[in-house]
Amino acid sequence: MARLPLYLRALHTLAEGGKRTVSSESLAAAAAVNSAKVRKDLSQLGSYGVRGVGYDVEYLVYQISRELGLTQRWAVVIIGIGNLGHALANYAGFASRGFRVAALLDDDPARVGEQVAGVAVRPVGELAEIVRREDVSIGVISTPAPAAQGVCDRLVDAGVTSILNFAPTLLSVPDGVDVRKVDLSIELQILAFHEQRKTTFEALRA
Amino acid sequence: MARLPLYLRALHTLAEGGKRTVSSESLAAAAAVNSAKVRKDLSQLGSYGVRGVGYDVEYLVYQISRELGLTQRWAVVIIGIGNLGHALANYAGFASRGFRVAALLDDDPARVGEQVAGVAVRPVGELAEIVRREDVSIGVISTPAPAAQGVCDRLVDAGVTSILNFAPTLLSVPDGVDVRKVDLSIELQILAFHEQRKTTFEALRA
DNA sequence: ACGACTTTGTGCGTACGTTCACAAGGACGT
DNA sequence: ACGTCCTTGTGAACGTACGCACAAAGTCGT
Repeated sequence: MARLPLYLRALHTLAEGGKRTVSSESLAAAAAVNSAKVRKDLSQLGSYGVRGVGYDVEYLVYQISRELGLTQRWAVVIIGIGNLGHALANYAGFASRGFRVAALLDDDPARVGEQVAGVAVRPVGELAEIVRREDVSIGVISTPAPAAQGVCDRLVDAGVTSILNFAPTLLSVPDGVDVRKVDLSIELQILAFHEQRKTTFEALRA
Repeated sequence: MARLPLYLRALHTLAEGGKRTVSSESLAAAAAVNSAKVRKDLSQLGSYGVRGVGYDVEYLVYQISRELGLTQRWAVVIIGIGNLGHALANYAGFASRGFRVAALLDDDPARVGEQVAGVAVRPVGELAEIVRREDVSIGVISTPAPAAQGVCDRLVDAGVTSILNFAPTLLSVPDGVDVRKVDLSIELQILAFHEQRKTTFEALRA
């Protein structure tokens, strides 16, 4: 389920606040979802809550992490070390959730050798070797759009089977390879759409 | 609909390729969705295709832009000019879709005054004035998580009614304010989940 | 030891989005 | 002018996700 990471984040916050147990109701509030949904999700992954008490926070964190596969440290390569690549390489949320940046790659010779977040930028040509050596299974594409498909193909050839794409392009990949896309411009357009609805609605009321 | 920006991007690509008309089938292929879905979406916004021919690309671009409210240039403020803020400020996709970066704001005095993408970084204290002067309705939060809620409150106070949040926190806002969130870590966790399913499935086959 | 209270787990009705499949409609060749 | 072919627009079936509401279950105070 796509909501498990949300619960996980909320649980970490609760744990830091010293909470030992949590009810579906308060977890739902912390994750901004319905409490019945929380209970259904959690029951589906077999974790047992205690009726009248709630769920043990620490145990739940473990169960969800296990379900999401976060008990192992996934190796990640980031390709395209522009501003976004820098931001991703420095993003603390990766390390804290069990992801390890195995390499930063860029085609621009001016960027190769630069140290970013304690990792040296390498040329894209070394991709295949790095993937093999470090057992990388996740690739992040933060290149400009025209370069994305080529980089994607090289990732697939190297054996990477999960790709997170920030370039505003549709990637075509063979079966068995997962692609998730994040398009910043699309998010803004959706906001603009709602914003327009709001203003036209106000205009109608006037 | 959340798919309209996808169509729009595909249509722009087609237009650059010189296509004058497009069938629901080929547009569906370009956006990686079902063709019936495309036709339903387009018919719902009243645009008329021509049976036997397809849709006029240019006219469709105009209709979708209109529906999404992209015929006006929305003013956007970006708060938190770290690596991610830099990336956002430089992101070409914003300007090309009718968004205008009205201001870059940061609380760090060391960053104030810096020029990023041709815009000077200003202190957050000037937020309210800028929002009023530039008629800003969309705010982008790219601060660290602990600062996000505070920044969000200031945006709401200033009259911003649409917020794009990159900080890994749940924002609470009053009714009438839209929040969309992008959490990089959650995307990776979802990939890890699928990746784990793939490897355990292979293990079962062996 | 018992009863009241809290919270889980889930059955069920509802609503929504998706997809198939086909009839209506228009273009294009002959 | 007519028939064939292509593509749209949509009715209907399907599957799924959501949320209410309640029974089962376990805790805590007395």
